Amino acid sequence: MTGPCGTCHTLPSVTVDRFDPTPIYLQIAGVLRERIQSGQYAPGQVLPSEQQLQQEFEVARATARRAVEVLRDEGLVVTMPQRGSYVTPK
Amino acid sequence: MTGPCGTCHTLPSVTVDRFDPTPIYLQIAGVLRERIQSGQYAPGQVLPSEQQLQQEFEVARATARRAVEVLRDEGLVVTMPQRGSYVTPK
DNA sequence: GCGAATTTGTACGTATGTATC
DNA sequence: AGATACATACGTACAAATTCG
Repeated sequence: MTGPCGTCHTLPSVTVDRFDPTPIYLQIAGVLRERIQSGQYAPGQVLPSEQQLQQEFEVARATARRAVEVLRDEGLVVTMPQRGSYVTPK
Repeated sequence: MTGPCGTCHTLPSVTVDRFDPTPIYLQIAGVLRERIQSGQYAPGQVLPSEQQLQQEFEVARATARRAVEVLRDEGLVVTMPQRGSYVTPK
């Protein structure tokens, strides 16, 4: 697993602040929401898998999963079992 | 912890069928939903705590919690942190 | 007012099942 | 057949707020 630069391997993610009282799953949901709204994750595109999110943000899978659940409840993504979560088309 | 009859102590719950492919949390949600609709749990009344549900149905707390989440999503109960989940008043 | 118990919220880890690729 | 990916379910631990003696 490489970092955002595609090269670094051991640096922890800077997108999650464990000293921030905001729940980690909400922090992650916020990051993903921004990526969707910025078009980095385009409509119809598949999101990173739970395992990939787990590795990128260095959290438990349940936490990554919880973040995606937030977006699902917001209608931003649609999850298809055994397929992945897709950005809801506009 | 006593069973439904208020006396028995060791008999396992018969309300959850672990051979039923239906997810356990949905089975429990179904039981609780019936109790609400039948008036056994009256509007405004507090539901059994997650720990009590855990013991009654002999499941993990996360599973009991998941069942209550279903009812919350349905609007049947309202959960107040550190207080409990209450049957939504009509 | 204080401390203990209770209760929900969050987060971690592990295991298994099932469908998809 | 194997790897991938989500769903379910178990367990543990700690935090924060409320309740109660």
